[in-house]
Amino acid sequence: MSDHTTSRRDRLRAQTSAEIKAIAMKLMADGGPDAITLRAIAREMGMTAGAIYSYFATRDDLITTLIGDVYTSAVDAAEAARDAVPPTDPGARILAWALAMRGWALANPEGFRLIYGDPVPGYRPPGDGPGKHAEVRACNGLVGLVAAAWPTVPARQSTDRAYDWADFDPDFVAHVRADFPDLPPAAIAMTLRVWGRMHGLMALEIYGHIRPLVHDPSAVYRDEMRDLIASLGACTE
Amino acid sequence: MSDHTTSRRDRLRAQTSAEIKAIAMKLMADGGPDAITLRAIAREMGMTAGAIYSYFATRDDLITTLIGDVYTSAVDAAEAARDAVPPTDPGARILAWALAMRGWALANPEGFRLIYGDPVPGYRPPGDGPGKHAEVRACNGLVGLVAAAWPTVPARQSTDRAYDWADFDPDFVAHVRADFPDLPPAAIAMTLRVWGRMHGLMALEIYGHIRPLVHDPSAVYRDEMRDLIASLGACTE
DNA sequence: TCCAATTACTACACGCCGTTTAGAAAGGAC
DNA sequence: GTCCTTTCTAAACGGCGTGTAGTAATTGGA
Repeated sequence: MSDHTTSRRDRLRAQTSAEIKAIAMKLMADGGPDAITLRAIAREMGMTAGAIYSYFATRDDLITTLIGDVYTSAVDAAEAARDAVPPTDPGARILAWALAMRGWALANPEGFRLIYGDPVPGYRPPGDGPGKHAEVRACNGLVGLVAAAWPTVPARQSTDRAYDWADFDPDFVAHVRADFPDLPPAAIAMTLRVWGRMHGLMALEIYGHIRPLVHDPSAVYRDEMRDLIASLGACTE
Repeated sequence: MSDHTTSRRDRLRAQTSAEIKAIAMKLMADGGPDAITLRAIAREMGMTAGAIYSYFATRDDLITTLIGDVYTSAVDAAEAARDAVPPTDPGARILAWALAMRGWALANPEGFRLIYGDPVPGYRPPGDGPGKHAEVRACNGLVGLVAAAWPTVPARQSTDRAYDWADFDPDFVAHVRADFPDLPPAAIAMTLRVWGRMHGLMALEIYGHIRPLVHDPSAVYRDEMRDLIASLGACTE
């Protein structure tokens, strides 16, 4: 009956841990990231708050794990949308990624806040961890999108900074150059700009700054993304 | 000695109110928005927490007031930078606004979080209030920047949505049409896009997503803004 | 000038929170 | 069967926003 590699205790432990995270997600969906309290989770599970410390050393550890899960689900959605479009149309792949991200954010606004905002009172993200891993995946995805469009990107402005590999994080650079050996440093800067451009309207919308002004933010976002794609020379007809 | 219009009590009240806000700002600068607690403010003032309820009905009221002050100071900085550039160079005025905003955000990251993030646990911004007023000022400033550049903006893509005045908030539209009677609705959509574009990299940077990747985010931001200006046809040499 | 009303404040209580500690109970290893 | 580890409870600590009762001071009007 029992598995050779995982003891009964390990299975119970994994199950309880998953239940803690699931309840935390539900609390967040209902009342925002602030509603994630150890006491509320324990209440929902019929336990005491102290019991959770058997699974997560501190509340911030739990939040960090949640950020990793949530970020991963967002990047999964973006990658799936991108991969549903043939690589022969880089512009359409960029658009698919962007719209998937926005769709995910609108469907999971509290998750978006968890990733890109102040997650929870007093929380400060650790240098590494599962959230970092998902962020690297997101960055790599964007680099791939930019790399696919790079041959058509117009020569940069004379006023642009002349980027060098040393301008970027060594680990990040190593990843990128392994996947795209011919990509110049300027493409990395462009990737960051693309990221910012996708993020800006999304963040303003999720935090309620845009919706009071325009009835259909999705149209504005779509136009912005089309302009972005056009500026990369990867026109989609 | 005493003023005819303000009683001694009123003056003391205004002074205490200002002190509460000043201490709240200091606490925020030191420990982030989460450090703004009524008890900490009262401690700093040698009072009890309950006393603050004579000045602000609730903690969220205080936060709302702070958001108004902070947002106003940010917009003041942006407008001053813009006005230091002659109106004959719309592109340079846009760049000045954008760089002033980013400079302010870097100098007051907690203030930026207060305005554009989850300010404080459980806080939800009210529909109107002083924060709204500053946001309207910021929007109007951006509309003015876009309006000045509008004659040079290339015709929109055929894929763009055809915007109508009914797509936007009536009050917002009334303001805009009073100031810029000849501006078409598409310019409002463009203004929102400009806002998003200025906001994106800034938000990613303030929340720590960019800095681990690139050593000089300001160069990336500057390039992005230059590209934005170029896309508006308001090239700055 | 004195009185009544308003205001500013303290003291205390309530229920929430994260976290720690001590101890009980149960599971697995030998 | 014994020992050790893990999981949980119960209780406590300090901190939080908020409400209430009561006190002292200030104010404006008779």
